[in-house]
Formats: sequence, structure tokens, C-alpha cells
Amino acid sequence: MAGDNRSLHIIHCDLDAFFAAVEQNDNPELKGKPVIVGGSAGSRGVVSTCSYEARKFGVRSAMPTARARRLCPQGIFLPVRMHRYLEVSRQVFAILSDYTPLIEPLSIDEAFLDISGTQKLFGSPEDIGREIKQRVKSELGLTISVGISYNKFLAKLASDLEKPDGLCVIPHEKALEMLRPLPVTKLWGVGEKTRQALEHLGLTTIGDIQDLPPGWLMERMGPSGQHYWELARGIDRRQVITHEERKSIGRETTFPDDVDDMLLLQRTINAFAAELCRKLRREKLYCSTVTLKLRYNSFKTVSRSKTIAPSHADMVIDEAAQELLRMSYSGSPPLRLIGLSLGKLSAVPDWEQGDLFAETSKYEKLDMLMDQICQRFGSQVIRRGNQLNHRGD
DNA sequence: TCTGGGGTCCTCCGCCAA
DNA sequence: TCTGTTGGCGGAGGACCC
Repeated sequence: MAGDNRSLHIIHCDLDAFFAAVEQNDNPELKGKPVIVGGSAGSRGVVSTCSYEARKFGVRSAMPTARARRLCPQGIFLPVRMHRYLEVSRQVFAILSDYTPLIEPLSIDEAFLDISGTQKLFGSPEDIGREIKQRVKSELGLTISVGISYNKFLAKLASDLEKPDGLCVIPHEKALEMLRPLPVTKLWGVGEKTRQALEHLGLTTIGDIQDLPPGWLMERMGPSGQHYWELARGIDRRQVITHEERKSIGRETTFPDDVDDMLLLQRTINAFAAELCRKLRREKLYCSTVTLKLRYNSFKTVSRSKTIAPSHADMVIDEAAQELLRMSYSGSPPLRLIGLSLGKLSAVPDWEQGDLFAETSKYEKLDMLMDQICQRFGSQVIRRGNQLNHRGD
């Protein structure tokens, strides 16, 4: 059984402080300095990534930018340049793909590799790890941490243990011993809430969980308890999955100042619907659920969703979203965030179901024509009438 | 301290039909 | 016809990840 394969065949690669490292590469004057990439200081953003120099001041990912600025006033705050990071990410993945076709991207800056059967070509797992690190450094000027083990959880844990620029191996015979002293938050899926729940049961380290009899944690926490117990004992049966279907797409924004202007909210939703539908059409996908997300100035967040006949037509999605907005928000209290997401994606619409698809096809030609114009001349040259503002632009 | 954006997955609840 | 059970589904919310 593949899940019982105890050979070191999984590599986890994780680029160190990726966004900040790209900025330092593109502008060598930033090297050795505290670079903080994220929402601009003073606004409501948070830190996306920061260089190791900034981490010395206590700056961390997901920290509000305003706090980062207080901790590190000399920090160099830069906006996120996602298109550039994507470009570099593609180059890194091109290097990884030289060693195995079995690559599972986890995010823009990390991936799992299954190197089963490639070792005759490239040497031991450590040889492969070292070569990847050396090539990423020499060809792209970036450091990457590599973890090697016999399953995904342990390979990911290994890459984290010796960051930055690490190369760490967790063999089967050492796994339990290496896991034992670590805090429970090192288990995949254990965040702050679960940590508290585990602490309530007297469990603070992975070793505490290892010592429990099988079934004890499941009785108290359900199936996820069993999952944590297995991870604590180094058991993870998940395979490296090279391609996963997208399940939803979404777009959301936090306003610089809280908003209660219905017209502005309607326009924002309308623009999101157009943008998301363009993506769906580009990927030849249809959606069946439309979800509106509202976050009030108190930070309380609500979502309202609606099932529709499969569609990727601007008019259909916008209409559903506007209806959700009308039903769930009357203008107070003010909103700090609004978002729209489209779920239950399918490649082929169910032609037999519902009359609404007739509506979709009616609008489809117009949408596709607009897509072509946008692609050729830019997204600003053509808009629907309901996307125009009062000033008539 | 004052909390982004883009996702996935899970749980719970109510409704409905068999 | 009424009642109870069960399972599927939609909707909402929350935890978690990078």
C-alpha cells in the first residue's frame, strides 16, 4: 500500500521569505535590509511577507502593517507585485519539474515532489534536495528550504525545521522522537482554536498526543481527533496530487474607509461579477452558487448564498449577487469589506436543467465579444452601462 | 493591536422527500 | 393518512492554510 511506503520519497520545497527575496533580488540595494511586503503602511493592510532582517524586529506575516511600522520604523514597506512573483515562481517550478513529473503545487512558493523511481537518474533524496537548492540559488538567486521524508506531513515539517536555506531529512526511525517535543500547532490543521481545545484536554506537545491510546482523541474531538493522533504518530496517507480541479473563485476588498453607500456597494459587486465571470469564461467553467460576503465595521462577518442554474454570464451572476445584497444589507451598520465568490464550478453546464441556462446563452455571445475587446485593447475600453458612474465615464 | 485576500474543508442546522 | 426515520442538499459560519 502506497500509504505504508516508508522510503524517503517525498520532498517539500519552500522558498524562504519569497516576496521579500524577489524584491531584494530585483533591487540589490535592498539586500540585508528589513523589507516588508504587504498592504501599504497607514492603510488597513497586513504584512504578506517580510525579510529575515525584518523578522529580527518581531515583524511577522499577517501582522497589521501599522503594527509592523511601529515595531520596525526603518523597515522598507513595499506593495505586493503578484505578477512578478508569479513569473519567478514559474521559473522555480520549471527547475523542480526537471526531477519528477509528480509535483503538487501548494501555493506560489511551495510544492511537494514525489521522487519515487527517479533516484536511479538523480541519486539519493538528499542529492536531489541539494541539487534543487543549488540550482535555485545559482539560476534565480533565491534560497529554498527542502524537507525530505516518507510522507507529506513530515516532509513539510522537515522543510520548516531548518529554515531558512535548510535541508532536513526525517527518516522513519527518527520520526516519533523528532515530533515528540514539538508544540501541537506543528500538526497540519491545528491553529489557535484547536490548540486551545487540545490544551483544555491537557495536551500541549505532540508527544502528549503520541502517548494517548488509539481512539481517545477521536472520542473527544471526532474524526479530526483521529487525524491529529495519526499525524502525531507520523502517519499521513495523503498522496502527491499533481492536478486538482478548482472548486471556487472569489474576489473581495476591504475599503480604505467603512462604506454604507448602496450605490458604491452595487457597483463594487457588479465589477467583481464581471471580473470573475471573465475568469470563468477563460477557463471554460460555469458556476452554480453565488456567495456574497459582508464584513461590518465591528468585524462581524456574514455570508449569504444562492444556488443558480450553471452560468458564467455577467448579467446572470450580477443579478444573483445584487439580489443577495438587497436581501441582506439595508445600509447599516457600515461595511469594511465586501466580497463575491462563485462556487460549485463545473466544466460543462447541465443543458437539460433549468430555463436559466437559456438566459446564460443569450448573454454569452455579448460577454465573449467583450472579453475579446478587453483582451485586445485593455479592460478599461469597454464596460456595461451599469458599470459606469454618475460622472458618465 | 486591530485585524488582507484567495482559497479549502468541515460542521451544524433546517428543509424536504422517500 | 399520520408519524418517525433517514439521507441528501442548500445555506451559514468557522477554522485553517499560504
